[in-house]
Order: sequence, then C-alpha cells, then structure tokens
Amino acid sequence: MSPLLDGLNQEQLEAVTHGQGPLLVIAGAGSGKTRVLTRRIAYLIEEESIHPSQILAITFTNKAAAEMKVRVADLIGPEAKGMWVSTFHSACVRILRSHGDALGYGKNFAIYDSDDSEKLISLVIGSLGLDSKRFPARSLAGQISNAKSELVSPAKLADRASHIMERRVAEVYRIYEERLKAANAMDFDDLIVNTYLLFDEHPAVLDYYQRRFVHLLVDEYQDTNVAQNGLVMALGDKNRNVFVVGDSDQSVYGFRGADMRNILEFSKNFDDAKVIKLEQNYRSTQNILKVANAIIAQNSNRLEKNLWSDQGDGDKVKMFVGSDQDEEANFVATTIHKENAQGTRFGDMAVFYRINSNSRSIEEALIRRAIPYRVVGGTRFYDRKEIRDVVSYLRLLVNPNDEMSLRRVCNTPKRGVGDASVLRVFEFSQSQSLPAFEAFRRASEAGVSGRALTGIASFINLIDDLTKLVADQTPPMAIIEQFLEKSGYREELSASGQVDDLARLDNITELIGVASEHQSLEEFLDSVALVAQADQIQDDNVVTLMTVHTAKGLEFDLVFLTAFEDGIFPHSRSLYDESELEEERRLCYVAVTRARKKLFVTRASKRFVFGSESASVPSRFIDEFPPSLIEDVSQPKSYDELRSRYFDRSRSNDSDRNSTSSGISPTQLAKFSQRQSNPGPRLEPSQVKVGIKVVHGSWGEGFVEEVSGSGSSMTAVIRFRGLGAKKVMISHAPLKLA
DNA sequence: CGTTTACGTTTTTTT
DNA sequence: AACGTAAACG
Repeated sequence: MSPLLDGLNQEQLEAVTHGQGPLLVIAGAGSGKTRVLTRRIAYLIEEESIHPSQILAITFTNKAAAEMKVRVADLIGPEAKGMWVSTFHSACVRILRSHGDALGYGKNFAIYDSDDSEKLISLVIGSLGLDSKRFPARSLAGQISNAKSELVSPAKLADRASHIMERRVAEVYRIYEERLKAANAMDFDDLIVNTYLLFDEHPAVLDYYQRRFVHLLVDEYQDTNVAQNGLVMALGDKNRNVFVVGDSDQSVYGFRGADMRNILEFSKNFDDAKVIKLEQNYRSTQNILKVANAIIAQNSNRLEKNLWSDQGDGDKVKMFVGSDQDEEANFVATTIHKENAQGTRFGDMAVFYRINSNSRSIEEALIRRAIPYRVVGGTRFYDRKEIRDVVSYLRLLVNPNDEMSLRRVCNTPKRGVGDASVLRVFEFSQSQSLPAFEAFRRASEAGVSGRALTGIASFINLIDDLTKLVADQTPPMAIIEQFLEKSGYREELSASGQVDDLARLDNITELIGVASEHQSLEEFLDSVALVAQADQIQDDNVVTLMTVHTAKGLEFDLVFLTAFEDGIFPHSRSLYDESELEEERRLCYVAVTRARKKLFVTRASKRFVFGSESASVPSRFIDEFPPSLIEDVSQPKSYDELRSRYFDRSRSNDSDRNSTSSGISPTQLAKFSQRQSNPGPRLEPSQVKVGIKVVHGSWGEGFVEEVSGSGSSMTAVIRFRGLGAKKVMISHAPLKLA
C-alpha cells in the first residue's frame, strides 16, 4: 500500500481514495481534515496521474494555503509547486488579472479593503445629499456587501426595495459601483462577484478554467457565501470533481454572508454526491469533547454528529470568576506562568476573547509578568496610517486613477492642498468625464489656484518621477526608498522627533523588509491587499492572543476562553435573534474544540465597558456546560496564590511610569504588541551585560543597569533618557545594540 | 489652509 | 477611554 494512506482511519481512507465525482466530507473539529485534504491531493497526483496544475485547492487563509503546499511537497516532492492552492480571493485576483479586461477593468485594477470601500460609500452618500445619520456609511457598506455576496446587482436590489430607504441604499450601491469602476478598483466582494460574472458572461473563459482545473478542493465550505458557492458550482460543472470539506457546526461567518446552506445543500446541487462523515477526534481529551458536544447539541439547525475520542478523560474544564477584568487577567497570566514552569511551552497556550477590545487587560497582565505574547489581529499592521500612506503611493504608481489613494496622499505630506481644492478636482473629473489623475494634471482648469495649485503640481511631478521607476522594473523596496526621499515623507517624520513618529519610521522600515521579498510592485501590492489576520501567526514560542474567529482552524494544548459573559459572549447584538444566538453557540463550540488538553473559562463580575464600569452576568452558555465536567477554581487555594496576587497588584501600582493610573498607555501597548507581531533582528540575551548601551524600538537609547534571569526569561533594568528606568524582558523587547 | 477643541460614537466577528 | 469627525479659531 502506498505510504500516502498510512495511518488513516476507514473514513479518512475512503475520502482520500474517492474516485471521480462530487464528495462532501463532513469533518468534525479535530478529525484530521487537513490531513485528508493534503493526502487527497497527493493521492490524485501520485495514483491518479493528475498533473499538479490541474488542481485548484481553496483554503481559508493564505497561511493555510502555504502550509498545504509544503505538506503536499513533503509527500510527493517539488512538483507540487504548480498547484493553485490559495484563498478564494487570491485565486480570483489571479484570474481577474489575466481576464478581467473582458469585464471592462484594466489589468492594473486596485483592490479596495473595507476601509477604502466604506470611505468611498461615505463620499457617495454625501454626493447624493443623504443624511449621514440616517444613512451611516458603515451600515450601508454592510448592506451592499451582503447584496454582493448574494450576487444581487444594484438593479435587482432596487427592484426588490419595498421602502424608500431601501431604494436609497440601492442607489448608493449603483453609484458606488460606478465610482469603483471609474477608479479601476474592486472591493473584496467584487473579486468574487466579478469572477463569477466573468464566467457567466464569457463562456470561453469559463471553459478554459473548467478544462484546466480537473479537480477542485475547497476547505471550510461552511464559510462560503452564495457567490463563492456559485463559483465552485460553475467551475465544477464540467468535470464534477468537487471535493468539499466542512463542518456546519463551525460556521461562524454568517455576518459576512457565509451561508451554511451551501454545505447543507451540497448534495442537492450535486445529486450524486457522496457524503463521508469524520467523527473521530484526534485532538482533544474526552472531557473537552463532551463539553463541546453538549454545547452544540443545543442548536436546532444542524446535522447530527457526535465527536468521540479514544484519548483519556483529562482535566475538567476550569472556571474562574474574577472580581473585575484585572483580576481575571491576572489569573490568566498567573496560570500561564505556572503551566510554563511545569513544562508547557508558551507557544502551546492561547488566550481567546469574543471581541478585540478584551485583549487589553490580558496584555497588561502578561506584560507585568514578563510573559512573551503576540496579539493576532486587532489593528492590523497594514491599517496603520503610515503604512496606508506608503501603500497608497505605490498603488497610484500602478493605477493613477485610484480615487481613494489619490484622496489619501495628494496632500501627504502637507502640500497646502486642502479639502476645497480636492473637491474641485474631483468635480471637474466627473463633470468632464476625465480620469481622476488627468483632472489633477489640469487642476488649474478645475479652478484650483495659489498654494494648492503649486502643491498639486509637485505631487504630480513626484508621481511621474516614481512611475518612471516602475516602468524600469525597479524593485518595490527601492521604489519605497525613493518615495521616502523625494516626497519628504521620511524627513517629516524624523524631523518631528516624536516617539510616535519614530515608531512609524520603524514600521515603514518593516514594510520595506516585506517588500524586499517581492519581485514586482504589482505582486507586492496584491499580497498586501489580501493578507488575513490569521496569516500573521507564526511559531516562535509565545502565547497567542486572538479572537475566537481568528482561532478557527488552530489548536493549542491549553486554551483560555475569557470574558465569558452575557453581552460579550454571546454578543449583545445577537441576544434577541435565535439564529444569531446559534451562530454565537457555534463560535463557542469552535473555541472549546481548539483545546487539546486544558480549557480555562474565565469571566469577571464587573468590567469597564466604554470607559465606565458595569456589572457583568455570566454567559448563558455556561448553563450548557455539563456541571459534572466543570471545576470552579475561583477561590484562591493557597497562601502562595494569595501572595502572588497581592504581589502582582502592588507591582502594577508603584511602577515608575509617569503616566496615569491604568498602567500601560494604549500607544505603548500598541507599540509593544506590534513589536511582537513583527520580530526583527534582536539582541541576544547573551549579549546583554550591565553597562552596555542599547536602543529600544520605542523608548530610544538607554543603559543596562541590572540583569537577572537567563535565556528566554532573562530581564534587564534599563535606564532610558528622559523616561527613567524600565524593566524589560530581553527576548521579548525590541532591543538592539547601540 | 491648518491647527486646536469639543463632541459623539464606539465594540462584534474578517477576506 | 479612545478615536474620529465637525466646528471654531489663527
């Protein structure tokens, strides 16, 4: 027997060796679906003589795609490189870059993220004279996105509208689409929708891809939306070799249009589809699984299945209630510390929360205990102002009519181009049907004069100069360098001398580092546009903090599920809608099933929400945990524990920070965690000696005054100029030799 | 045109 | 509490 099939159970084997035709794999949490997918691909190539280029595999994140490629290559060798393994969005970009012109888009179209599209929608709302209170951009962006993900065009939405408000939404949608097209830009949803339309309207293109992709494999099928499902159906229509894997119990993206029906009705779309259920869990202890099963059993809208494991019972789920969020966070940090002392790697522990804002108190507690961690998600690196500025410039060099980028940077750095002038230029562009950049060139005709006109002229010169570099195929990293010099952007930041601005320069340096890994500007920009939060996860032995959504697909020995309170988890917006509550419950199921060995569920009796303190009620889901599988660990059990709590508190209060009560300032926190997420060349613990001069990424130069501990837990007291002495963890802090 | 100030809004979750 | 936008001032 081929080694490809070693160690597979009966169902896994059946899935991997499935012949032709559609197959639905219902894969419970931890049932080895990644394994099945990779083996399946390898099997197709090795045993069924399918060429790698004939395979299209869709994963949920770019990181998962990269990993899958590596795993398949491990099995069958480097020829796996020719496969398309990517997310829906990446695959669509690839298709649209080569065939999107058939839809009237240039090949150099820009990709708008949700920020860009919300701002553009906001402009449209303004241009229609609508009241931004009654028509919030955010809400409209959501409605438009939902329409798109269900393949509803502006015209259809207008037809369907029964109320004046809805007609307005449809109108905004229509004009938004026009503006996108004029800017030669697509938003995230367009990438999917336009690929769908491309196939729908151009049978020859569809035919080409149908012939090319003999086998389709799609992971996380429960999280596909109508448009994505339509794409799969279209592509798979010819060969019908559609292999989808999913678990409707883990569908947690309903809010962005994901539709469980795609998986529930797969067998209707393909009436000859074979269905295989994977129910043996290889990940968690029995107790954890029993809890998970009990929770998800409360949902009515689901396919029955029962996960089982032949592993031992393991620990009970430990519950902790703190008096407030700090006590809760302290418990988490203390427990992590203890578990680490007993041999669990930091990298095998994770802290989950329902909403990003809950990371704050946890971070503070971890910093106090000098525990290395990384926050995944939250404010993304690519959402930082300086990064967006640079990226906008780069986008303009590829597509000068990218309206949102033009608006963002035509006065960055300051050139005296104010709102009024920008408005004139864009009105001129629209009234004369001129491409946006052309309107900038003819700004004087648009009625711009004086300082603003000079500013625009120098802006255009800058873009023209930089565009020449692109034409000469200058590497992206060199283009950024040139931009920083010629535009005066670097000078503006370094001249200000503000700590924040220096941190921004660091971020840009980091962006240059990422850019250096890319050959062409276009390719670099595509990768920037499509990074997922989960793509930032890397294995370097630190505790991972993230939302439950981001944690989907991951696993850890030890998991903390925090802020488990009604209104937070389940979220207050879903309390009164049964189907939304079911989605929250699935989310809870996802959280619980991430844990291999130990699960801690924590909450606080009161917590700060919107800056004021409010009482918290335990999550209603707690009642669904089988009582016999819960252990309450709230009461401090030993003198040691009491003492360590006291110790933590007092230390947090008498720190030498000159800031106010609440400990760590948000900007410090941001810098700290951002540093975590992007490790650069660091100072080795062994290099640190009392008396040496070092440079800290955010705090500048300082002298080492004291050193204690060793290896990864080594700490030093460093005196920074103007800031006093700080205690830092060497392996954790952004330190370099001065 | 740009900076400062006041007020209102925010927190679901993300490609 | 923190951030962004709208209004007021220089």
